Amino acid sequence: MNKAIGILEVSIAKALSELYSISNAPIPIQKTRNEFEGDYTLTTFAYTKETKKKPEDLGNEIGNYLVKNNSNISAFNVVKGFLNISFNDAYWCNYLSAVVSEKYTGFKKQNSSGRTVLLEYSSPNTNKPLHLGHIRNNLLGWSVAEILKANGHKVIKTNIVNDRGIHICKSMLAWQKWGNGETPSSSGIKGDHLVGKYYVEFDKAFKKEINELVEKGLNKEEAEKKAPLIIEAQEMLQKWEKGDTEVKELWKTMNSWVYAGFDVTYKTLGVEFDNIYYESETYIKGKDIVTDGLAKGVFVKKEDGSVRIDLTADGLDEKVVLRADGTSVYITQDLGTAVLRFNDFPDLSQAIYTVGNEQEYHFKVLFLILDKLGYKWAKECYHLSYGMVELPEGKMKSREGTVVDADDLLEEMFATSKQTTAELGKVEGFSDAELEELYRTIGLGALKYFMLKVDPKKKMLFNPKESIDFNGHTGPFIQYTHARIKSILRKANEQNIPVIVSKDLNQINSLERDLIKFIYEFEHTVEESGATYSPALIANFVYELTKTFSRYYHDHSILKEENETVKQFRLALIEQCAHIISNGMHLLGIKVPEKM
RNA sequence: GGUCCCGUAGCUCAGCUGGAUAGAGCACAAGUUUUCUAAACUUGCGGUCCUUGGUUCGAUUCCAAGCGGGAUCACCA
Repeated sequence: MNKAIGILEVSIAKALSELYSISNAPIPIQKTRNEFEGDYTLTTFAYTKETKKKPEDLGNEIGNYLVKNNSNISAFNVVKGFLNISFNDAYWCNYLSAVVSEKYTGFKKQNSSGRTVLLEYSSPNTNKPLHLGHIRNNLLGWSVAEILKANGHKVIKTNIVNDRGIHICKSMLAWQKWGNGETPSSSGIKGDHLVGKYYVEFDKAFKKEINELVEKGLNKEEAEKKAPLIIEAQEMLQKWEKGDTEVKELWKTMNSWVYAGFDVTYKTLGVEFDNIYYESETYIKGKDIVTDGLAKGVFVKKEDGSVRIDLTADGLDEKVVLRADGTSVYITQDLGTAVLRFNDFPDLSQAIYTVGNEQEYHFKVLFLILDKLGYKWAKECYHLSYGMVELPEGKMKSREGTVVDADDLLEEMFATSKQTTAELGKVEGFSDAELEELYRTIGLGALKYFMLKVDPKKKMLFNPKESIDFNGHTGPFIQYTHARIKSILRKANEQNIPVIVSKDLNQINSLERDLIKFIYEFEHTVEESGATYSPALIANFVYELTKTFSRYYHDHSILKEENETVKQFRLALIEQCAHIISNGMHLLGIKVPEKM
């Protein structure tokens, strides 16, 4: 809740009541647009009917009332039906003065909301390395988790590793057939990439078989079911579910390669998990639930042996929850995982699934089935759905090799940041280790900001031919601005200049006023981004603040200001700006350097 | 075909529960540095907010239809 708006609402309500005997009318307040004088604007059109007055007259009358009756309000102006209201400088200075020593302005106290939220993100398959789509998922999940924490919730970051299923068997089978015992250490290939290589090889051979069958006269659908390779993979899956030692051993070995690879990528990306679930463990629970559901009559067993649920009455379709051969499908595992989680964390207020929007139907079905099974918490499950990352030629297809590999992209970002930094030549006095860290910070800053500034719900475009920018509306620009502020603060500290807002200060300029308002509004943006699960709101807010600061920096000197009171105030102001930038970027998982 | 999402400047994106002359960045053109870091700042160029209706004092925003693009409706995950 924005306090200034609250104050205004109360005063305006009184004005309406005293001047026109209007009560309970809506009070539409918005921020005053930049080109007009004022902080907040009331639109007065809505009151013309009841009062039979012109909007301009209403504006003037209400404005006069406010200035007379509210000591925080110093001025107003009226443009047509818009009453632009200004709070006085003292109001804004008092605000800054109140938060001057705070480091986490706008954040709620840790765990103060009493809510515990489990947030799942990443959710990789162990048959291929991570790509750009996973990067969006990881960054989004991490960021939303941090935003929810800043809103006072307790957050459990979790990962569900899809480590079993037919797709894993494909990689395993291909390796068995054509691998010649190749391992990450023998080949020097990162484990997840090595396994991914065999997944691609399976697919190539599989497609070849399909084509051969089609030439022999089968239609494509039949061919896809009858190709020897897929039948072999299915047999392997059955063996796996029966606990065949040889298959399990191979599975364990190959998965361990993948995990070692993922760990490297996660570490580079800077994401972590509080706990990790494996579907190889949760699918059994899923099968139990299907058995229970059968007994309860929620599910039905068909003649062919498959278990299904009819959701047509809910506008959905019939859904298989267990295959005819008794093996589990995707949703079986998800049922098991969900129940396990709420068993493991009985005080969960909410479970959030960070998964792409192509699975919206799946989650609709999943949550509905959980509800029908009688789990009260089913309505607390939320699908944090985000748009796909697309290339200029369309969707990325891992089987067609058109994916942007996560590791490659990260390396590219680091190389670019190194090159750019070298060209600008401002890193005198940095040690090699500091330089290395700076390159990573800036490269990651560019990538993360690029991905998080876009509304998560929308699909986003990535053009590999155009490298991610380091100028303009970008992470590095924000990082750079932070470094500039820190540089001034270091110098002020060396000169022992106090950082305080004096009561003697009687005037601030309009950019200073704007900056204080940014600090003031950060809290609201944190709440809003938490309520809408949108890091983009934070990203765009921080950019606007940074841009305003840059103009201020350009137009007004801080350390050369002659008036000591003003200088100290300015230091206090920019220190808070640095905090907001730093904290805002933290919510995006982006570090900000002290120097760059 | 059913359901859902999207359509804003040449490109990538903002635009909060309906409000003023629709904003940024990139690209393009021009300018700013003996002054706290030029990864910056300033100016210019650039728009049928997909189309047509409707609701409203007021619609990029809400509703309907149409056009265009995408996702999904698997015993894949």
